[in-house]
Amino acid sequence: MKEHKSISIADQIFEQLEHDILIGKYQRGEILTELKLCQSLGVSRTPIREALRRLEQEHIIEETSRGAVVIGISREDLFDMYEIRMHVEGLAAARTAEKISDEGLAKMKEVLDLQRYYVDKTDADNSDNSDNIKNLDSEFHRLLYIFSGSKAYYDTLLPIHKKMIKYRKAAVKSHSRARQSLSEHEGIYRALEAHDPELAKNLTIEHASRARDSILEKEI
Amino acid sequence: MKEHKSISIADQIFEQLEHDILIGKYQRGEILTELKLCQSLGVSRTPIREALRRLEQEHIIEETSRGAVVIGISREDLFDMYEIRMHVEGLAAARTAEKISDEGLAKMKEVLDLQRYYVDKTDADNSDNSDNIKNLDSEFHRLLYIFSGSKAYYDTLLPIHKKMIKYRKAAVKSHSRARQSLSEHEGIYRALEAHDPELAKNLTIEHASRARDSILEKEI
DNA sequence: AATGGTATAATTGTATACAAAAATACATAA
DNA sequence: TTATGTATTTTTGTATACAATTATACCATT
Repeated sequence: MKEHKSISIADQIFEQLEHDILIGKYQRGEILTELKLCQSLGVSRTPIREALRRLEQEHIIEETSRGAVVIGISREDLFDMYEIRMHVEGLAAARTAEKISDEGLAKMKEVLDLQRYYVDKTDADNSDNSDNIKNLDSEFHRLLYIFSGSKAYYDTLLPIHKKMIKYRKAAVKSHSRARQSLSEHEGIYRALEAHDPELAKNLTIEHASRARDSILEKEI
Repeated sequence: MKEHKSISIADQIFEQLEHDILIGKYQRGEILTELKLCQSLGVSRTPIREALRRLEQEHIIEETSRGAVVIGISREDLFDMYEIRMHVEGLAAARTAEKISDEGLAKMKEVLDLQRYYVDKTDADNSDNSDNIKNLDSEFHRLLYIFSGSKAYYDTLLPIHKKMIKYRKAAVKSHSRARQSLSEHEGIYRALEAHDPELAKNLTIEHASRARDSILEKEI
């Protein structure tokens, strides 16, 4: 049975605003005032403010005397984040290959199987499963970071990965990239399963590099 | 004349709590309740809560039903953070060497001159300037990140550097390390001044590596 | 002694009231 | 027309009241 910790309004608002900013629903320069958010979201200022403080801490908004200005993630940010990922994620994957437990492997496999399911489904009936695929992609990477057993790697890589969502979403719309991304994930998984740090590292770096190329050639 | 944006109570509380947690005044596992913080700091819950939400976002506290549990930074975290820094900070330094302006160089020089002043002072009269030296060290690195012109590098490196404060403080207590650290900074500065990315990168990596060794051999 | 239940206390979550600061609009004078 | 001063509005900052949840203490029962 799964523990069900009730999620506070403040947390929900945070998640929603973070998501909406990172996918570009609120555009760079747009001003969010507490009052407007209260009205549009139907809650009091307290949870709104707490969410805004967290978003500010993540540097995706910035407080001014006229309200919170949306910063968001630029193409240049994206480029730099990939550069960082290409150097750090490989190290994390190597750690994970050393440390991951059978339970951890099982969880990752489950995610991969689902991802495989949706990719094959798109191949078969040409349906759009890109949102599911993107979420499973996120989950795969989150687990990769978690099972490194290192808070520092997790805290460094997860925010970067999260901030790329808009661009990853666009990349996965191209089904050929979605298919290739999955097969790269499967390769990384096999390296983790074999507890081969060097291989996991190299495949992960390659994966990041290809993801970058596929995203940067898009216009977005 | 310096612009003086009045700092809110919430911000002050955040800075203070963050500092106190990171230097270990509040120890791992300790529970901070809003009411106690209100009483000891003499303010209402609102600014306390906003500070706590930000600390939670940084993963240095964790909310539970009994209050906010202090997480802090362990020796293992420190090790991993150095590993990450050694791979990322060099890239940032190379960027900075490419991009830094004369004004930027002047600011960094000013910090270095002050650091030199305090180090020489300690040499001369054996006074304890370690706190000043540590702060100037922080400022040097902050400027290095800023002048990379990259939000991604700044957002990745600054939190890591900040979280090391307790350990860096201890390292700088050893005056021989303080002196060496300064001379390494001066070397990096010259590479920036010469706009030599490769050299800046290599010296920065070396600097991080030596800082790590000097910290890891301490007991703390 | 261990278990379970109930009342109490402690703690956070949310809404709201009020204060302060800043931005805006507007009228007036040069 | 431009500048300036003032009133108004907008917006955030802080404190507090109240609700809901969770933890604790204590007693009763076995």
